[in-house]
Amino acid sequence: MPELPEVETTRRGVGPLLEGRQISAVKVRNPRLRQPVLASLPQRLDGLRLRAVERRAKYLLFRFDVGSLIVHLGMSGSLRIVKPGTAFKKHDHVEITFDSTLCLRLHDPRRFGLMVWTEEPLAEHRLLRHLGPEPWDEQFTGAYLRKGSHRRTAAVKNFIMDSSIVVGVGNIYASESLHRAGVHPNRAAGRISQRRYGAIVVAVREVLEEALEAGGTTLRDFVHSDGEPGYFRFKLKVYGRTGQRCSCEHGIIRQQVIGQRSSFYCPKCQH
DNA sequence: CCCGATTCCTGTAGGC
DNA sequence: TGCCTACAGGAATCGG
Repeated sequence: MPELPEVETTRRGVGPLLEGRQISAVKVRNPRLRQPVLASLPQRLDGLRLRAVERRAKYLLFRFDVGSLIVHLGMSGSLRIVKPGTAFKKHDHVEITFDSTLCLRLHDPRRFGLMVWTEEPLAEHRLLRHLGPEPWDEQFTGAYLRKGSHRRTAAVKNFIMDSSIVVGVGNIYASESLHRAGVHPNRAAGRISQRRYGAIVVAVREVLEEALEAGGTTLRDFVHSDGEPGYFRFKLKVYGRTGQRCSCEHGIIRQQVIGQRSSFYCPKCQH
């Protein structure tokens, strides 16, 4: 389940290998993703030179001189780089070959991902224009969250997972961040002090940074590794640990559905 | 505007 | 062993 650290790890893995290279072939094996892959994508991309691989929220942005390819990995997507002629695996949906020597493959069993071509300025694209700040943006502060949560009655966990508020906080890291900040996930967003929102900001950044660091450990093997992605080395403190003792030593971790998603918290150290 | 519910999809796990 | 069901979740969309 790619969350922001996984997407950023992917960007750092594929970017240096592909930037500056020219597309020599594109094959769409299955266009049925969250949005259909443009039928004319092969013609559209042919001969283009990749200038940069960037990231905005959980979107990867492959930038060319004339436009950009927006890629989202959904919840089961991954990108891999293989040599031409490597056997396709089930659910390898799109292959983009660079310089006839490296193939970028989009693999996505559940097909919640997407691959969209645009020539619009990216900031104005409908997929990107409503997104809130990145977690490391200086705009993302306790004061900002306090202001944005004014009169909001929804659970704080849903609030921080709202991508128009802040991007990159998925279900797993939302539980982890709130645990670290000592805030109960079901507390109404509008009933949390600025000071406590400040703690949430710090916690979100720390959790994402640590997960990113863990992902980075397998970066050098990115191309050939078939093992577990590095971010699984990130130690989850509450997610998936129902019934286990919290690291605070006082509480037993509980699971509760909030906003149709499983949420995990310690009743002793989160309020 | 706000918020909850629903939808897309398939691999995996658990019950029988 | 095999069948069935529940569950996982990002984000768009819809309805109240």
